[in-house]
Amino acid sequence: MPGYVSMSDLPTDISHDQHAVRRQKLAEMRAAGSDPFRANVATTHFSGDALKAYVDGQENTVQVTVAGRLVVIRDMGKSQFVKILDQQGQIQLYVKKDVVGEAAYLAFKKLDLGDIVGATGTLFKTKTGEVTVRVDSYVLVAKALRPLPEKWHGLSDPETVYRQRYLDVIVNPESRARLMLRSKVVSHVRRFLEDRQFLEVETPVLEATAGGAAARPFVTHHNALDVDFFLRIATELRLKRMLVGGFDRVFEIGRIFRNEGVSRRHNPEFTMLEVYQAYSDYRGMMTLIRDLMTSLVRDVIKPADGSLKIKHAASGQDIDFGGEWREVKYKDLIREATGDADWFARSKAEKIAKAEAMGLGINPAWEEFEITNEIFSKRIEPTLIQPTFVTHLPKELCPLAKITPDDPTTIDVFELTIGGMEVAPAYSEQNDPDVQRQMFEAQAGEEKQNIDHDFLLALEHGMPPAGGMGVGIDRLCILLTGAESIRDVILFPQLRPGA
RNA sequence: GGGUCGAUAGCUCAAUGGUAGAGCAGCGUCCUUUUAAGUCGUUGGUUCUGGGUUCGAAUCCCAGUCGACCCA
Repeated sequence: MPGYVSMSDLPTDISHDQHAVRRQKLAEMRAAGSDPFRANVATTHFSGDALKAYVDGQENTVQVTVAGRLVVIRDMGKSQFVKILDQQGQIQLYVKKDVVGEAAYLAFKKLDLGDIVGATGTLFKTKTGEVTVRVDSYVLVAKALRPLPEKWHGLSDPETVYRQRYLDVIVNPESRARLMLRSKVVSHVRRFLEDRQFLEVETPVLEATAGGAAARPFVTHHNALDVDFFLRIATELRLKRMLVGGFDRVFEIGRIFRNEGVSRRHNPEFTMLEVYQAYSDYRGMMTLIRDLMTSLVRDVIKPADGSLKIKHAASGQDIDFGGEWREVKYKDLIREATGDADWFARSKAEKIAKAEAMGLGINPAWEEFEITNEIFSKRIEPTLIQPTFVTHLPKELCPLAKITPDDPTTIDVFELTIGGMEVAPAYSEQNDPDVQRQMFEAQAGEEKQNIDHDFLLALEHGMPPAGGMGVGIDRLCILLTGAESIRDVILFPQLRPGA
């Protein structure tokens, strides 16, 4: 019969195919009336809490029910030591034929690495001193049909690490710790700000005008309204509207989208904290960010030596958050880097010649401040390892800040640079609607339609003087965890679809 | 967008243009306090995809896919 394949023609030895072996075990369990996917377990402890519940010297008195994924199996014949992994980490289980009974023991022997089980038993300490659950009963609550990556080397293929992050965090403890730390960082930031009477608000991701930063936005389309919307590139202009509305201290930890390159430092979507505080200014923001950073290091990172220092792998230095935070003017850094006290008086041609002599590629179409800023971002910023407030930036770099009272060419801002990376820019926020309009118009050039007139209308209603700050949460996490790439602190970094 | 490098068993990695291997995992055996447990045996490959060169290609060439790094 054409196309007919008899059962005897099918390969009968599936022992090499782990997926097939596991599927067969599942089929047998279902046939026997015990479907793991219809079972559950009522846990009493996470692994770490169970370990703490052990009372020294009191063997098998404290009962716990724990659950997690089988990550280690040591089969010793009539007993097994296994380890399960849950949110808090690993805990060892000791399964003994005498204790659980013959049938349950035989079934336990059929479990595979990766299976998710619950177990009830009592705590004891093994002869090597590890607190362990002596299992009285257990239940399989999910069958892993696919094998885990190897236990010793873990998972190292970067593509699999990013695409199947769940495997990475199961087998690579450093990844797990790093990504969990991110959650703790965000949680700490929230508590820190709430303690200071800041209100967390949520503003739109879809906007008719993408403002508040210079970046290319993603475009999408609203069908019912039949209009294009942009995904926000900043939360700034929305949050300032709330200052107008009398929400005097607001913040948002929001996803920002910028339709630009993907690199070690850039993901198309990233998380930014923006904070606004009425009746403050950029100097107030200095105190705020410094307190925030030092408390993060002290309470979340908790350096082992009790200091406020973090290793910076790229430079080999320790970044000391407990020391003096340097404050330096942008123009002074430029004068120092170029060795030219009169840099800002030089012609454009002279600036280009010098920048090229410094090994920089200069686009002749650039404005003079862009040439200068290329020197800053390529030759100065990477050298600023210790926490440094760069102040008095040229006004062209940001149209949303107040002009410095005694220098019309600079603005009342700082850019906090740590580990050679820009971590947090902050301004004394521009609240003069007329100056704001002029700055917008100067920046927009011919593209007047990009001006957010609704924001200017809000300013005309009166915005209190305020300090504002943006903090790149991803970069903050890179810094705090010593990660090499933004992809290491984002659960699911953007990759090309496929494979 | 340009350059460099990479893709081999489930995972981590080997393999002068000449029969694709190892460790772990898997499968079978022994073992009731292990710590990468140990022990004896054993299965497993579209060498990323598609072309080309060659008597012969994991290996050389071309194109593509995906990824990493550097540059713009």
